[in-house]
Amino acid sequence: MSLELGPVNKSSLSKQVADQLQEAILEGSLKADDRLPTEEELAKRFQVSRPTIREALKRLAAKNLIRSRRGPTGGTFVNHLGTSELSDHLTTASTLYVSMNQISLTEVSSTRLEMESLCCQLACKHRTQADIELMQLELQQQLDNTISPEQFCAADVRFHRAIADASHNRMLSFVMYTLIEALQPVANMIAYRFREREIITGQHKRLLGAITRQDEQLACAILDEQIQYLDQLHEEAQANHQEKQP
Amino acid sequence: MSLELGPVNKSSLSKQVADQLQEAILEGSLKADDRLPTEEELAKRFQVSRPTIREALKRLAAKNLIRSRRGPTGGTFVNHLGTSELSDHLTTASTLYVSMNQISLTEVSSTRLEMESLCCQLACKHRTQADIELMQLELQQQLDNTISPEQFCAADVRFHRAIADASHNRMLSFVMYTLIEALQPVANMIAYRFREREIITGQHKRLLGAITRQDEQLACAILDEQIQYLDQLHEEAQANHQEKQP
DNA sequence: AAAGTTAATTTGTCATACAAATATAAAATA
DNA sequence: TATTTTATATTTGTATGACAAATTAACTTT
Repeated sequence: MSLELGPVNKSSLSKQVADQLQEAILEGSLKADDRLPTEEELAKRFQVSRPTIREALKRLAAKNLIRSRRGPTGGTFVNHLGTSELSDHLTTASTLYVSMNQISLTEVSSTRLEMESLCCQLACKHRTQADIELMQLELQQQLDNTISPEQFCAADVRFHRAIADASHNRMLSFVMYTLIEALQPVANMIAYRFREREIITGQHKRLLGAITRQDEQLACAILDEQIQYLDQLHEEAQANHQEKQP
Repeated sequence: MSLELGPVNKSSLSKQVADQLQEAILEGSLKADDRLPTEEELAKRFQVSRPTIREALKRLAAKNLIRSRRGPTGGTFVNHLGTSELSDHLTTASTLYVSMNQISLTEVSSTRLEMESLCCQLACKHRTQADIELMQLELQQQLDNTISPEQFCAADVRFHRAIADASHNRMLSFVMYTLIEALQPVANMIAYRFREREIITGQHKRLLGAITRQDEQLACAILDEQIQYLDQLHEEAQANHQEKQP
């Protein structure tokens, strides 16, 4: 008698279940907002125990692919992933990467300059009235001197995201979101000082003006100015830091 | 008597545990290859049950932050994240994003053209002998007509990754890895046809030559040519597909 | 008819037990 | 003695069963 023996499943059951479910989502048989069977049902179908199912679901939850709610109308649902929904996921990765690999500021900064310039160019071409209004909204918040450093920082992130989105190239937006997150530590530094805030918001003001008037060259020039300014600030901060710890 | 009551923890226990552990990794108190306490120990420390700890660990495992092994010297260890490890993690995100949002090829393709051009320019400036040898190695594999489509595809990915790495800008490499993965479906298409293989490898040959001779303009031109060619192939394929499903 | 109450459903958590893998130490054998 | 085998302890992986918490739907009472 010959048994039909497939290749031995070396990975854990919970991983296999997670992979199958993810495949179903990716392939399209599970669409956004679809409700998965209950955990008990899944356990029966996959022929594993409920804790195993739960571990699998937690894997997907960590990737923001699903959400769960308790109760009769509750259950587990497939998330629709937009750019911002994915950013949580990206934040971890990019922040970790930058911090663990000790990437020099030069590397991050030059990459950002090139890519954000590209965004600006496209934004000048394709920006809509809605894009401009969103950027104005974020700028307005940055002009308010009473907000906390954290709030300033968040508004700064949203402003740069808005520029990326104004390019109307979702792939570019996606990649830019990663970069913006990676630069958060630098952005944090500025938010605490009043004078730096003024300079940055001033640059943002001019940048928004240039994009509104569709002046690509000016927009890129202002961006270049801002990034050079940030580099300079960062170098000074590092110099100070080294003085204190010789 | 005044109790020190923090804000009510609304999120689930497993999520809280996962967040705390992730924070420890990100902040640096848990370094790469460090061994975490055993699950039982963690359960005692966090005052939760072992299944809850396990769900938390699975969340981190899904993010590739940790790995586990059984046995006496086993346990759970912190992963060291390099470019490729993290890009695995991002691949899921970008692939899903592309497929779920039905991003047009134009968007992906134009982003890639701009970014890989940037890579090429930097690669021309900074490429070392080792970079060139690595690219040659991958090219050699592509020239072998006996390899399977999957192998061809993988070699193609590695070739483009090598270009990104030759820029010697790790941030740029990191972002490019994501993009290259997102374009895998298109690359797959080509690998199955012999004639297309020849054209692509021909382009790669010339591209490598240009980078070796540090001819930035030529390198960018060849890249542009390749991406236009891929766009064209993709459009044809889509046209065929629509004929069959009117 | 409106409000409160109860019941049912589903995820979240816990406790416990056993299986599987794996390294170490002990024991048997050549 | 050297080597192989066997036992053993440790740690993750999986299973079972139970109860808690949240939330909706149906029901009852005023």
